[in-house]
Amino acid sequence: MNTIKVMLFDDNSKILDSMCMLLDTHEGFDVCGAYSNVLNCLEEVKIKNPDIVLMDVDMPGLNGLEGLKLLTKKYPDLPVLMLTSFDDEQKVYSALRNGARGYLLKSMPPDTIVNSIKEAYAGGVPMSDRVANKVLDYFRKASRGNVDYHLTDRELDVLRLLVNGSSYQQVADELSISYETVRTHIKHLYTKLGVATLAEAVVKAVKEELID
Amino acid sequence: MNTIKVMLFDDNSKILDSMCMLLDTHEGFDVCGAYSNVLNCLEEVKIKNPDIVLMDVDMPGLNGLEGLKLLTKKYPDLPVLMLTSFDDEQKVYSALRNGARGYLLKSMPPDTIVNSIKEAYAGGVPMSDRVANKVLDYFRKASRGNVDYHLTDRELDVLRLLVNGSSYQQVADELSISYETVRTHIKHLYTKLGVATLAEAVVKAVKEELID
DNA sequence: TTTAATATCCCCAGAAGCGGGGATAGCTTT
DNA sequence: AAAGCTATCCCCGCTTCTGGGGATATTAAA
Repeated sequence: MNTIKVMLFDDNSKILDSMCMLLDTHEGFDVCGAYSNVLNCLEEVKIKNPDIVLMDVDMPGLNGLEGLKLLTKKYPDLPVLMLTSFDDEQKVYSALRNGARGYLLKSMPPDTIVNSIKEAYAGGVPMSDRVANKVLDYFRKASRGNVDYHLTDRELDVLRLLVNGSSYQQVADELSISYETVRTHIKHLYTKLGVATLAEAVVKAVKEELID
Repeated sequence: MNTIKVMLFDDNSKILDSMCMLLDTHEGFDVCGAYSNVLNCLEEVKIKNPDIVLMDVDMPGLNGLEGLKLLTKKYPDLPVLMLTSFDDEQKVYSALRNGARGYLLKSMPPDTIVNSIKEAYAGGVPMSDRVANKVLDYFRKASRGNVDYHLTDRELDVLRLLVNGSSYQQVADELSISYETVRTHIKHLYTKLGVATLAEAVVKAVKEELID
């Protein structure tokens, strides 16, 4: 099995040391860098080329969230696990939205931490059950309920442009058809969607993901 | 440790048998029911009161997805794990949207299956890395990027009604203010949101979750 | 072959939305 | 006291949207 090159960021030197120790005493890990701030994280990652990064969420100055943003922007495929002292939901969600692969609680037993790192390295998403469920809720809300209104391709073309803010005339120009044809398509859209105004139609299109 | 009462649904009697056997030979599990169809699943759950349900996705007649819908509607807190033969993304997402707690591949090693059931029982969300990442993507997309446009309470009231399809006059009536006041609020909304039409404003409101 | 679905185009008249003004009054912050 | 924000209301004139008609051509299905 390959060794996993881990890079650490944590302003608390105790945590940093104990984490180093933990990983050093386990087979298959190589701590390729341990830093108390993220000021030069981009350079350090470039030079050391870690397989995975562990980053404390709360650090003075340029904090972990900022570091995360820098890293994910430059290295979108690099798995970054966030470290938090307690189960701070808001920061965790914020981290996940910004591309964190998962997160670890500092209070987790050493075994769990080691396994989570391996899991993340293997492509997994380590996180607590509660947060996993919350994320799943988002997924459910965001992707549910697709009724088929039997919209034609052309009607969808028109709808798409309307959602992007085009007026009837602009739609006509962009599709190279006449204003009246656009009107006809829109009349059909209104009937099929069961609405009576442009605003209702575009709201329905966005909410029910009829487009894109 | 408590025993976990498991109920099984699978039209394939081989799978059903081997699953029963697997759980019987492990400490802490009690198979309280094993059925080849979901026709009476509601009654069976009511009587046997399982801690967790394992359900095959593909069953003839009333299939697993239908069974899942029935169960989650009546027992929203009952964890249901779906069983699939292969990693059928569409069905898996559909199952998750309909309230499945997670899912198991029939090809998983016995240990993994056993652990996943325990994980689900403990409140976890067992699923494959790939799907977990996809779900996480949804979460990221659905909850990202909230800019503050400094909309006032009244402007938000107006925006909310517009998104629900109200005309200017209807907004005026519903808020008991004059048509012209509504117009003023909308002018301010347009300026603040940087849009020029109602359609753009409501799309922005929905996409960026400015309301509700 | 008739029917249905789709895409295209046209007219009229009324309803609704939009831009750019101006104005008053209450309340908070400086 | 002055400045700023918020909520309220008004006018003029123009543009755009909407409802309800009708119409033709192509293609696919019954």
